[in-house]
Amino acid sequence: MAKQVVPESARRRRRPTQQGTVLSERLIVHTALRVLREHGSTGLTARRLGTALGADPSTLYRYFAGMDDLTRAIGEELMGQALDSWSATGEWRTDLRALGVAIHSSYLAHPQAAALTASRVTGRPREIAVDETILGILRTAGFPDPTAVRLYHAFIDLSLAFAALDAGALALAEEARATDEEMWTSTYARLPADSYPHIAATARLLAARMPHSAYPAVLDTLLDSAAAQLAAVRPTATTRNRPAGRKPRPAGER
Amino acid sequence: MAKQVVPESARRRRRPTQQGTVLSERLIVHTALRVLREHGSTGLTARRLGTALGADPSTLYRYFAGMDDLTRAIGEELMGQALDSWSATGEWRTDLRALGVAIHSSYLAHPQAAALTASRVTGRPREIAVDETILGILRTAGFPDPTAVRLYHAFIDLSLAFAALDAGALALAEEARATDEEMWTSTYARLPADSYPHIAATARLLAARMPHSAYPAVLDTLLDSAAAQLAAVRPTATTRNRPAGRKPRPAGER
DNA sequence: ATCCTTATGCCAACACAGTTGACTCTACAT
DNA sequence: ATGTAGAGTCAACTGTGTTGGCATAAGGAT
Repeated sequence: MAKQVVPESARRRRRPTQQGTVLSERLIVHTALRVLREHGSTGLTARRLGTALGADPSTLYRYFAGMDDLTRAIGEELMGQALDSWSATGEWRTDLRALGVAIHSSYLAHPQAAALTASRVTGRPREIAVDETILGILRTAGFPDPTAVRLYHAFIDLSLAFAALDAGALALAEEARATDEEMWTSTYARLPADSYPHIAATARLLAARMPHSAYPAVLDTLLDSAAAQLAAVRPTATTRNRPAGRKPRPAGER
Repeated sequence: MAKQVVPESARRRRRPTQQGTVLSERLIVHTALRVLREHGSTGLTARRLGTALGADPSTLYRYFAGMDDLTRAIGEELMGQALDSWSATGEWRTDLRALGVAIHSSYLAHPQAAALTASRVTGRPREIAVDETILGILRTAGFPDPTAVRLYHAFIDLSLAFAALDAGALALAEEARATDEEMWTSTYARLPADSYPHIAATARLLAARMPHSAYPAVLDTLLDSAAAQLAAVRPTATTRNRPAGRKPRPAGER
């Protein structure tokens, strides 16, 4: 492999494509997101992306080491969008919840990309920035380091895991509408009531609840538990001591 | 597509392969698990599986509609192994926890297969059996139907999501030992302390905690919350009352 | 303004993927 | 004992990621 990928910052010459497009990491990633949305989570191919960009497929290898590398960059982009849509208020529980919801929403906004990307730890800058932010919130709130690390771990894994799961389900539903969505809605209804009495008894409730995400509810129980732990450590302060004067929107998402 | 996949039950003739193997759905799925373990989560190909079975790749299409169908069957196998390794005691919390851990363990026992499979809802028998079991435990324990359904939803999604996430991380670590595991351990340590003070301050704790799964801890907080809700409905029975401070909060979602 | 270097985009080709249609042959019902 | 059709095989198709070699124009140096 004689070829080297030139890092974006060191890129000097921008030579337009035969079809006129001027490439960049940014443009490629954004186009990839579009292709994913249009062609599904398995529809991102080097050739298709090349066509969408108006460039030869092999040109991509000047920007990314391979499709896998590009995939990681897409994940990083999703994480970046989550971070951008979030802003701190100083109240730990509010901030943590908003950040979690921002991550979840950012993934669900690009289900196909998320399904492809999620559960890949990239170690790229924006992802690390999220980690630093979470730890900062927890430690500033007064959690002792071991507790903070435990909560950080639970929080980030919970959020990523649900983002992946829900995005996967959403992507599947959007792609194979004929096959899978029908399966989803009809699966429970079609089951023989005598073999599956409990499912039969709750079929209506199931059909109503399953299309929604369980993430917010589970996140809240985690935050409840965290608040209880914090109260045990600092019985006096915790959630009560906010200035109460200023209340910037808790992270507009979507 | 003129070809039809004959369901396993209706299969009459078992003609040995040129190399002597007698095929079956079971054998194919088990061999696929072995191939996955040996060649990684992207290493399961029709040709490779054919070779491993001593059969022509196209023979697989007599048993499965395509590689995607085979993938679903593999997921179903994992779910079946989880269910087989579990047994009920009658105590709802014990049973639920054990079932969750069984699912999680079953996936982690085949990380590559899990990474490929997870977050695919199959709608196959064993998966539905798990759903029925969970709902049965909750309803028998005395949870009102709406609460039972809410908890079922949170429980199964939480378990599947973490199974997928943890299996993905494990598979990645086992496959690309040179690339990613090093990245994992060294990522946090290498960061400049002035840009990422919180990560730097907790680097040791992070390195100790991150290789483990957060699933058990999160599952327990969910079960805590469930127990509290049950106590509110049936104050007399089951678990002891919660430590008086918190009300379970009905967990509004979205 | 002109030249040189070389980064960057393009082309052709590789091995390998999933999948299918036509075929052979043998296991079984009769 | 025989006929049938279902299981396994073969060859071929399209499409995939990826690479080595090549042409060319962008941009710094003069």
